[in-house]
Amino acid sequence: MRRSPPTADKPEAILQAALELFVERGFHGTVVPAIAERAGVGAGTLYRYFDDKDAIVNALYLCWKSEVAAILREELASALPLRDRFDRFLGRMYDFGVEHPLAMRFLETHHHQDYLDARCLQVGVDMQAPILSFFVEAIAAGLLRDGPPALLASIVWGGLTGALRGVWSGAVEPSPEARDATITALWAAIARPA
Amino acid sequence: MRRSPPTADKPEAILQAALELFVERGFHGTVVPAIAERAGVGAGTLYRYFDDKDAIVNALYLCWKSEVAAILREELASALPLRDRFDRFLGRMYDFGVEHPLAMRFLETHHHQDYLDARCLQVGVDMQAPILSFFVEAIAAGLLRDGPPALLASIVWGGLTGALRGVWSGAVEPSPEARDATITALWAAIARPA
Amino acid sequence: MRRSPPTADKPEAILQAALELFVERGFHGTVVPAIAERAGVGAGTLYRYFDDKDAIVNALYLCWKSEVAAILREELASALPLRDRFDRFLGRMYDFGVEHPLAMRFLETHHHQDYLDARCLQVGVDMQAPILSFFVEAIAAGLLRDGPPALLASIVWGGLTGALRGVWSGAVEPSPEARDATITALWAAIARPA
Amino acid sequence: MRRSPPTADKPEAILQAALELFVERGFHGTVVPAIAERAGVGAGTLYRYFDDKDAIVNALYLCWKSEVAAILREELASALPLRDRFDRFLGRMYDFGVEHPLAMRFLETHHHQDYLDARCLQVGVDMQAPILSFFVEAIAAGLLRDGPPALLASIVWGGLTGALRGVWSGAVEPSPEARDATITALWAAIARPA
DNA sequence: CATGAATGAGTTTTCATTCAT
DNA sequence: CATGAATGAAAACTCATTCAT
Repeated sequence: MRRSPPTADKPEAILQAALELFVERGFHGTVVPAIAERAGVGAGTLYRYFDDKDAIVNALYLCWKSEVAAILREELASALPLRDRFDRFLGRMYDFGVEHPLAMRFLETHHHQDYLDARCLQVGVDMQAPILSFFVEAIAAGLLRDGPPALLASIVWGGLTGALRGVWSGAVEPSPEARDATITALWAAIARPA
Repeated sequence: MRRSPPTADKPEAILQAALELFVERGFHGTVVPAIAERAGVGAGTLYRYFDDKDAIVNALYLCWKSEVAAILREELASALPLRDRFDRFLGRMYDFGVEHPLAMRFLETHHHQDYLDARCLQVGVDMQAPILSFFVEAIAAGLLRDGPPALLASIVWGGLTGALRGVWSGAVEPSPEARDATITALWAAIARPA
Repeated sequence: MRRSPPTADKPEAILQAALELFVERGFHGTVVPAIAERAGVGAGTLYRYFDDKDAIVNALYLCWKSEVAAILREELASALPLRDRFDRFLGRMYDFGVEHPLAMRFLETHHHQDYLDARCLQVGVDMQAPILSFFVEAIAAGLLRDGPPALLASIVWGGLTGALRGVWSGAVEPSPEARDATITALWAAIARPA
Repeated sequence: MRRSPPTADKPEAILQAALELFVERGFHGTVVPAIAERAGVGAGTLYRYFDDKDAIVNALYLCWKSEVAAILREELASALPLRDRFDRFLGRMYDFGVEHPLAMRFLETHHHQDYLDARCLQVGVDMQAPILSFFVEAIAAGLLRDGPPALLASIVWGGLTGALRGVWSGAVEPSPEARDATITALWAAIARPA
């Protein structure tokens, strides 16, 4: 029987392995021993750190969704001018997506699933408010086109994840130019024409 | 043993039930008897029309992806002026997404999965070329902002699906105004500023 | 829906198809629709003539086992001299095996199976007595080697089916010479040396 | 969940249980959980050692057929005089049949079945050559009756399995006398009369 | 504390049998 | 009468989870 070394922080290794596999094959398509193997631990070891398979996906979701929520809170609800908040928020989300492609793809594909517990779902719900607020405020300020704030928000968020999917698939090079182009394009999408 | 009446076209009922469940719970999260039950047929009946569970998901994917590919071919590669092609294409995709929310969500979430056969994957690959062509042509015509065509394409497609997600979630009302606003916004996102 | 013609005597066609398939793939390895298809009838039609799958195998067993029992009765328990009875019995069994290879292979491989009913089993049991009687009588007459009659009977029966297996497999040509050679060999096997 | 003790060598226990059941009820008549139960293991455990049900029957066939092939090679193709080779070969096969009745009955009833893979079938085919060679050689030496070698071989092999069936059924006592009588009878069956 | 062989509940798939046509 | 599509009980097989080592 092996002693611990190969992977020092086992729960971390398990979460990372699970993240990769959940993105590759989905939650139900991932078998627990595969997570263990990729994490370099025994199958039984998973159950020392997590109650069950659901606990792993919930831990992942909570962890990364909170990360995104933090960016949202810090940038979209800051005290800066609206346009700056938009740019900074999109920029940070873009960076996050480039740096943590697995995490972001995981979050994108694991919404509203029945294995997510109430707490996870709440984090997702809580994120809606600041986004809407931003758009309502920007519309009130006359900065944006006419249209329901939820639609503008959806287009921006969709456009951002679209751009990132381009990067993840290798079709788009994640250069600073691409970053700027993405932000510019998405602002143009919603900004009231001069 | 009951006889046929309850559902006239069984393969159709099976595909529809599977579509709903695959969107709700994913492929691996959907158990075969659940498909049968929702289709109003016996579990064994599925296997009279489809070789196995994989065959169902492949049939669905092929059917709906071809539908989208047709729209693409008809609108994005037509002989109209570029801007009209863009508007018509986005309009029809928007309508398709509003009319067939399950189909589109299914296509969005079932890319690149290992249960899709080569034929399905090929249809997906074949769709890339006309999209890219359109953007390359439009850039050459000086209509669009600078930036890699793949990025612009990704932003537009992402923005469209984002808008539709807003509709599907109930956050956005699918009015003609929302349709126009989406198209306008996405053109603005990529158009070279005057 | 077809009218009857293709196969006039349906129960007969069903039994023949079942015989072939049971020999090829065994009872449990044969699926009922395959019997129906080979018999050229609908699957439901089987159940007009036979209660269930078991009834088919029992009908076959009873029919052919009785045939063999008749040969036994007629030849082995006749009034002829012992040696003639042996020759005639083996000769007729050999002929039967050459003429009805499927039937005989079926009987060989479907002994003692739990799907055979008591009546079938009884026919098999009833066949033992005359065989044993013959050998007991022949031993008493000093015609045979020393040895338990059951052993001599087993060797003869085994040798006969062995010879027939040679014929069935194509390794042995079923000529009159082969027939005589088989009988001669099997008599030599058990006959007291001069 | 119980732990290991009850059965030490699980694959061995599984093969033994499968052997018994395949002889009793045939391959298709044996359900997997029955094998597991008789082996004293869980149903899932079977699949840790064998890919599927087919793999079990193939493993059994290969194992025991090789055993018989070895006897054949060692005795029938040895350097001893022909008559001694015959006696020794039949003797060893008789002993094998008495010691391993299940194995031999299994081999007898599982020829040419479609669940046997090419490797198994090959072992069976490879056994024919040395048998035929022996008979061809013995005929050339003038030791045997006239007749096709394949017929003589079939009669001997059939007679042997017949004798063993007598033993297995309990009708014949497996004494040394029975062994000698079997060998003597089968030699007499094929030997050219003085 | 870590393991992975063992398990049985749960999944996919098959098939004997029925019954509306 | 004959049919074969439909069925659900039962088969083969998988996998989340446990626990002796």
